[in-house]
Amino acid sequence: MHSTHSDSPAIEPDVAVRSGDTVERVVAMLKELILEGTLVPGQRLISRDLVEQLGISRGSLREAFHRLAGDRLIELVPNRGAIVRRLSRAEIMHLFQIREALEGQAARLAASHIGEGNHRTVLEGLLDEGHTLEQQLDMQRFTAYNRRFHQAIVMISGNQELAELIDRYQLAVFMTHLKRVMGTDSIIKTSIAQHEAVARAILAGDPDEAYAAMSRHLWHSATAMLEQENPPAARLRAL
Amino acid sequence: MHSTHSDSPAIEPDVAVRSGDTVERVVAMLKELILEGTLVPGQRLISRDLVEQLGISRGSLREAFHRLAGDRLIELVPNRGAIVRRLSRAEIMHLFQIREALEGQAARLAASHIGEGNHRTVLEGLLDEGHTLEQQLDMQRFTAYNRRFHQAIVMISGNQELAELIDRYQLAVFMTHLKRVMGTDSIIKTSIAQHEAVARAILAGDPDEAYAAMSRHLWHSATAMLEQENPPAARLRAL
DNA sequence: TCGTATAGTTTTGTCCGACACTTTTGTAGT
DNA sequence: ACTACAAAAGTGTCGGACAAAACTATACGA
Repeated sequence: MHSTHSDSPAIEPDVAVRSGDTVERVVAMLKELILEGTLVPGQRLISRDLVEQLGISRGSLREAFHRLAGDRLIELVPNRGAIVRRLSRAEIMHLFQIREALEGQAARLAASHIGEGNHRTVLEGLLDEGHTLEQQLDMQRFTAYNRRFHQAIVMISGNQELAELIDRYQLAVFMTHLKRVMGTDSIIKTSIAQHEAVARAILAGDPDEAYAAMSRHLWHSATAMLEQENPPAARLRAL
Repeated sequence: MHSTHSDSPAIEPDVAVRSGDTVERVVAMLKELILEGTLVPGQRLISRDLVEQLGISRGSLREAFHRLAGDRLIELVPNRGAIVRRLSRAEIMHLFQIREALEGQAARLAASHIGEGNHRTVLEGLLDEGHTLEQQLDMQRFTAYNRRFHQAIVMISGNQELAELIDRYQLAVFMTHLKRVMGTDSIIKTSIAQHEAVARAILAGDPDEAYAAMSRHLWHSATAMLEQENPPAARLRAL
């Protein structure tokens, strides 16, 4: 979007030094650039360039770097600056195991809290919506729905911190795989069926089954994602 | 406390501006001050003072702040700077639910990997050590052993990222409760018995039981910690 | 020809000072 | 007491300055 390459002074000329959200804006911008793929894994982030392109001071940029490093989107290597994190196959598996634990817990907790507020209604609404989408097979819509489904479960779990954590740790995965994720319609059908299983268990107030169903679902999409990766390939002695 | 206004240059006069680990050192120092209780939850961190006492520049301090904010040890409030995070009772429960999910997953994975390397030997060694400590009832030793036990399990799980994450999220809890944790000897006995249950399940290669045992263990210590908190008390309309 | 020592150029890590703008504190006036 | 206003404190950002580390390119010796 706002990508831009060079020339003009900055993306945000505006008046100057306004209020106090510079660093936050920079963090958001860099996050987007990374998730978008403009900044690729392994790439070095040269402060002089970024300072120029984003129209901010070096200090603010460095602060943003530390925040991103906390989210594990970049690595801060002493005397070599910031590098967009590169994930090995093993690390991606590890992140999925973490996601399994966290979202599984969310599902488990959701099953215990399904009786509160309008939770039941919300979840049932999503179930219906899923059925509708099953007919359409529209990848665009499905992706949006998928996100909402997972968010709803964490919300129902009532654990705000858990929600935050899941968000932060999913980022790193999206980073390397937002590209050519899944393709076929069968994926959509399978996912929706699995969502249904998760939702049913939660609605039935069965924590263990909710966890198990969520676990199966995540495991399925994880393997689907990793399968269509480029083969073993190079990097034999890359330490 | 740490006042010491004016006079001497700083805690770390040293030569000057050496290599590139200033921020990291500051992060470590602040972490310790917070965990130690020198900096208490809710306290505002005035940059001028810290800069003076730690003998660093404001820029470095701000970078450290962002790192600590990422670990959720402090909060960065716009135009009001950094504040040591204060945890509500509910938030502590949430953090324990997260810990349950993460360490439970670690136990589960450990059960699957117990056959590799010298894992079996390591875990059996810790079991024996536990039996020995059961006789002594030395809180000091127990605490150290407890830490090692939990670390061993995460290590055996083979998931490095998980280990890191558990570490980061335990901090916030220790922060508010390193103080007057548990007291009686019975706690030690109970804990060691529960450790044994976890270890047995892992050694038997039973993931589900390993998770369950770990979950019971964490839940037990969580309630033990929260019980001896000050009663309901004030803060009626504190939003 | 190729590996390597050498000098030069980039880039990072830190510090310092400046200034606008917000929040906090303190002082009066009613 | 309660509010209004002015002074003080503290944060957010910027820009410049430098030493040290890392990277590049060039020249030398086997």
